[in-house]
Amino acid sequence: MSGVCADCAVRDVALCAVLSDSELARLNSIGRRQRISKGATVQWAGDESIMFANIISGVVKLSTGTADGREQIVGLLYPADSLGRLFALRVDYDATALTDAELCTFPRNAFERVLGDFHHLERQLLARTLGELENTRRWMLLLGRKSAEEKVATFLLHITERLKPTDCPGAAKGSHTYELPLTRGQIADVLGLTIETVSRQMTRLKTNGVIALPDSKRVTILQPQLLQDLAEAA
Amino acid sequence: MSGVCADCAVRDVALCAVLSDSELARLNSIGRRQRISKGATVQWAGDESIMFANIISGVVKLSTGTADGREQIVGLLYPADSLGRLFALRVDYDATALTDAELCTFPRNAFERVLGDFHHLERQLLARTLGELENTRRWMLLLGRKSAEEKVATFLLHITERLKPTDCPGAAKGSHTYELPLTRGQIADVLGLTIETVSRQMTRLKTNGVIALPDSKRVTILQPQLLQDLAEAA
DNA sequence: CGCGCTTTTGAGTGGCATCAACGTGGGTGG
DNA sequence: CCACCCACGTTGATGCCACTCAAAAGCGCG
Repeated sequence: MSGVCADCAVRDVALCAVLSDSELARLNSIGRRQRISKGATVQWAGDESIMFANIISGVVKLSTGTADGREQIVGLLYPADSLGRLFALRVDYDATALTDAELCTFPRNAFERVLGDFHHLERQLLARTLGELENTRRWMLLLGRKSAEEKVATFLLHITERLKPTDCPGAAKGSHTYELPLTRGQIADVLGLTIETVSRQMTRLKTNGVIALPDSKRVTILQPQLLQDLAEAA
Repeated sequence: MSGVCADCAVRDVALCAVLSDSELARLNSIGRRQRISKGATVQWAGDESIMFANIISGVVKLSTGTADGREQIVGLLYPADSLGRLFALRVDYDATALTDAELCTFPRNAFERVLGDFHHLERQLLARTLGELENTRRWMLLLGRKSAEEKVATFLLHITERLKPTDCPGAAKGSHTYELPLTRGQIADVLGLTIETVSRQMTRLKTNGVIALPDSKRVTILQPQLLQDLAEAA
């Protein structure tokens, strides 16, 4: 097996985990690495769906909005997650890099052909898609029924969970400080709130000693249990 | 091919549409029809995931809630839609019949085995799941960013669309009257609103001549275009 | 140092929730 | 057959949470 997959950071956690080395070689032959810089848009809603990709590093947002400019982030993609709309002619949502990112991209048609040949890969994708659907539905409870405080607490727990394994070099173990890949405005777009409300809730959590904010991008979870309680009760 | 599938109302629109008659016979052999009466819960969140089903008739809600009793409906399932959590040990959401309903149920394990044998069925399921994910994400924009008026207008358009093909005997063509399978409270749980707000918005739409309400369960769309506008702009 | 962008903080408003009362229709039992 | 009940829906009064508007403070950068 040649170069590209050999040193892949997500070889064992992404979709590809179910592939043998020889199978991986086949996939490798149609894929290529792509670097995306922070803020760059990978695809626009309505674009022709020609690409499928796995995220190697970085965080990507999926977003949509109303005609008058309100925006809603409908998904956050982390390393080992997949990006792209299979089996459809057009892409449904904007995809934008929140950090510098690295993608492993494939032409959609070619990837779908590989799926047909590697049944276990297709099954893995189905299982992950079902999981993603479940996560998305859980987020609906947050959007529809939770208060601003609960939303922010839930978000902090979520991002803590997702950033722990791969993206957080400083956090050896027991440390709880993270660098947020989202601005306050983007957090607001995830939670269905405004910038100001997010900011107020964050400072409130700081004031109450639940978290600390070394600077505006970094968060330290001081009382995980309390944060957990705030995320679920009024 | 024996009885059960022969007279199935959704034979050509559900998952099974991609199966030949002989393949269908195989699926038939592990499935059985089940009647569910209105209000009955098919599965509880946390239950062991042992069942997969296609909906033949009726409407089923998928819901979740907070510890203190707030509820959010995270999905509405119509005829030809599928129900159940494959590839997982436990079910994620409550599933409750909103109307009398008819299901075509399979043991989960057996169904997963059939999926393995009928590759095109698995692909069809994957494609449908991706579509469902897309629809769910679109609903997030509604929950996070739309006003009460936009929410109600969007819901009325949605239900109109979904009820048109199969479930609406009275609506020959050009008629725009539908029977809502949801109470005001359930609509509120879909939209992340309260009963009172839903009621007020409905009477407001009636007052403005956009819809008519022959009785509290029936809705007539008088001005579809206007409703469309209300659904998307402030 | 000054410029732009993000974040914070403050004051005021408004949309939706909450609380409460009343109306309505369908089912049940006397 | 009617009185009753109960779940559902409507309508009104009030309050609060989050939005809006506004301004100042922090931060990176040329």
